Amino acid sequence: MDNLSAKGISWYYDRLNRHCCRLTKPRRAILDILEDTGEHLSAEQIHRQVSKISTNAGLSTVYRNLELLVRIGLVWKFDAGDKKARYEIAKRTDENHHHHLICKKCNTIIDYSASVDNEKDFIKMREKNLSRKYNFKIENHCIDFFGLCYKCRKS
Amino acid sequence: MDNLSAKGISWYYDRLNRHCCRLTKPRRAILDILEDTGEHLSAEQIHRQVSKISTNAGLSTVYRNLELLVRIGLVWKFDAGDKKARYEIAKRTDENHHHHLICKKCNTIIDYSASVDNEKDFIKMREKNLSRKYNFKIENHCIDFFGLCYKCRKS
DNA sequence: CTTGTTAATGAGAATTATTCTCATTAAAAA
DNA sequence: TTTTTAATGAGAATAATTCTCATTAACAAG
Ligand SMILES: [Mn+2]
Ligand SMILES: [Mn+2]
Ligand SMILES: [Zn+2]
Ligand SMILES: [Zn+2]
Repeated sequence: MDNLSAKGISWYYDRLNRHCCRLTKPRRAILDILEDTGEHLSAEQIHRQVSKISTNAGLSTVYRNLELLVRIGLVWKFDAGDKKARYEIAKRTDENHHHHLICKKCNTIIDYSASVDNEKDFIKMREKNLSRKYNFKIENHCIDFFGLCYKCRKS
Repeated sequence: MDNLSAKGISWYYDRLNRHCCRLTKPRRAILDILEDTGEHLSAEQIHRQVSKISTNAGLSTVYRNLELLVRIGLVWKFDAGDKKARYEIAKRTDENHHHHLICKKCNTIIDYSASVDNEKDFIKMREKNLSRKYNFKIENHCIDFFGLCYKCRKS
């Protein structure tokens, strides 16, 4: 098993390659971390993790790469209400496409699948209609529900 | 026409009062500005405007009040991708409830009504189901579509 | 209308997430 | 292996937001 076939790295590699970007050590570390954890990490959390598995990468490098990875579609960036950006791996298929329930109190983020209740279909239809009505090219969307998770409801 | 009945100030006043907050000059100026403009303003834009109509209010006061007004539900805060928060007036009725199309290039924000395509009903149903499934108390949501406005599609 | 209480203000310092700079390093094409 | 140049990392710079604290003004009570 060569280096590149592990962990779907070749997939990353192809995508990076297509954008004329090199598969560098910190870049790969970031992708590995986001792939492994299912979490929604901040840049700083990612930086801390990277420093463990790779020789220490600069925080600026982490930011620079996250920006790149978001741009080429390997990573998804979003905002959970507190003021630091969160990042999570973007999966190949849109099987994994999902939205979020975000607890205002403890900042827990729950992924929920958009395949239930025909949410996916509804959104697609909505995008088509909005697109036409406003002559607006929709590229992606952000659907979050804010409130209190079950733990925080009590306290 | 007394001072308080103008511009629905009494509505603000009641809400503030219920939360034991005073209707101060800068507080009122912020509400007036957000009411008048239909726009989605940043704290700094609001601060600039306030300084025109009221005697100059401190930027910190603007931030402090925006936070309060969001908390008690008179103002709606959201994030348009660039990294400064945007604020808009929250209307009484949920007639005015709406979502956004946000241009990634020029940051134009288009309000669209959620009453078309039964979006409102769909969301309500979705909230109910998610709420039950995850034992999560949903308080509000944020639905944004990102892409390119018609002006930016060309260039 | 005064007065007293205390929430609110405003100037600026402090904090914090993110971006920028630039000399150095290392992917990967040749 | 050599060469080219994208990428790195340390730290400085920036920018949005929050904090501090002495001063002011909203408004309830008299
Ligand atoms: Mn997620
Ligand atoms: Mn709006
Ligand atoms: Zn919670
Ligand atoms: Zn645009």
